[in-house]
Amino acid sequence: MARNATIDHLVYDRIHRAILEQRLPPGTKLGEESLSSLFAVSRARVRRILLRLAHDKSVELRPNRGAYVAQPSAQDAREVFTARRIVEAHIVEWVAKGFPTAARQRLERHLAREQAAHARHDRPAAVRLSGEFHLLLAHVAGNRVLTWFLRELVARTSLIIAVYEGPGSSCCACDEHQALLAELEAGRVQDAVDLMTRHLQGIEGRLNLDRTPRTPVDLRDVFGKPARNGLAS
Amino acid sequence: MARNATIDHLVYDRIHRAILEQRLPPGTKLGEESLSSLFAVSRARVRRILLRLAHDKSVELRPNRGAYVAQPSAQDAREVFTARRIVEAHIVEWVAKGFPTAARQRLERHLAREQAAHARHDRPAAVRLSGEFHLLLAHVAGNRVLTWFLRELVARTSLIIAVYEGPGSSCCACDEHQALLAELEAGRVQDAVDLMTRHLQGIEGRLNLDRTPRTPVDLRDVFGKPARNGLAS
DNA sequence: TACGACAGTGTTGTTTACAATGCAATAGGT
DNA sequence: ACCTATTGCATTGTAAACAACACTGTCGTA
Repeated sequence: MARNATIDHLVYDRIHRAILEQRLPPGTKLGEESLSSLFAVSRARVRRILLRLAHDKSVELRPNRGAYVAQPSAQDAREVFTARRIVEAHIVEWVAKGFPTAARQRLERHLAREQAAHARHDRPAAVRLSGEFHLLLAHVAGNRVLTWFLRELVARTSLIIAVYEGPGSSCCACDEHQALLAELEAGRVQDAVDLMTRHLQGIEGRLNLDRTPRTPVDLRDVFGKPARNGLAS
Repeated sequence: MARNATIDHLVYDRIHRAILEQRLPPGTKLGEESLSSLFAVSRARVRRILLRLAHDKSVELRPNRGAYVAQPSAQDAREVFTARRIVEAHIVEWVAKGFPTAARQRLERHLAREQAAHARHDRPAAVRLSGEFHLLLAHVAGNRVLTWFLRELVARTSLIIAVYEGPGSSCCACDEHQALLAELEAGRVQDAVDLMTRHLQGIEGRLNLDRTPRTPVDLRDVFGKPARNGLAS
């Protein structure tokens, strides 16, 4: 069977999720050997997965240097948010018209989980679920092409926030999701679209797109440390 | 040197271009050994390139079966065109406002090449340049994220047209590009946007999104002979 | 002390050989 | 004659060894 692709997907998903949850700071080195032993898979497999992560711009691949968690530039940030505003405005519009009960329930359930994560101060889960709310919205809208694109944009947004987040953080987003859902359920199309646009503008506006804080965090700090071989000690 | 990535790019670009020019019909098998000897590169390299092509959905990777040029479904087609309308409407809007001379000249030069290809009945070049016109527009608009996304959409559009093209073909697109450029130069923002929207709707409308024709083709017919010394041509 | 060359070490990149899987042709049975 | 099971071949997938490269620390010299 295609158990190979499944393994790939498992490891890929693990790293991807770590990025979504901002547990992997931008700039973190993703050594092949480290990941290989960490996930107990071959180095070739790690290589392939890193290639995939590099393609959707979650990691940067420097030749002969290794793979690093991507550090989006300020321009990247602006462009990603612009793209999101365009795509998600239409998504909200589609969902607002024709809003089946099943979709409504899925969104409500998701929102509940999101709020629960907030309530228990589970920052990683909260951040991830916040992004997945937007993805679920896209999924409900029914356009897989745009959903796939948005999936990349959401991941990059996580990295962008990790790099440029201001003091006010992004904890307030949860209420805005609830407000958006309310507008959708009320069937106010234009209001919902505007709210989404402002929501994204708000997140972008809260960033500090000026400084370039380097965060050279080592992989050992996140997953564990492989210790050095015998030296003078 | 980073000659490795360069070689990758060369071969990738060759295949990508063949898809853009519709010289690789959807469903064509891309055997690893075939490509390996055809381009005189290692099988591992071919594998990596196929992975990349698979990621942007130009080829489909069936486990233990090999790589095939993607055959977009009718739904894929509709979604791709929807996405293009959304993205390109905004791109045109941006270009319409603030339209520097350099950008105007680039587009005019490109249009000339496009018309020249049409005049000499060079179908492959005409089809490719037609797609690249849209990409150049996106490039001029200045959003790299959306440009990259559109790049994928354009490639998929080529495949879609190859599968579902009606009897009327897409030869008329060239005039519409000229008309669009005229609107842009006149600074009529809304007219330009509407024209782009209709342009894309026109292309989509000319498709037959019902049938599913199979057209397997041999690789040697597309790229040439099995080549000893590589990419020289 | 400061600078530059050099070797050591670890990591990445590539090639090779090998195993597993799918496909096709063939043989045998009903 | 048709259908099914088996065997052989071709292709894909995986693992391991090998080569190339970059980084680190040390030594030598001005």
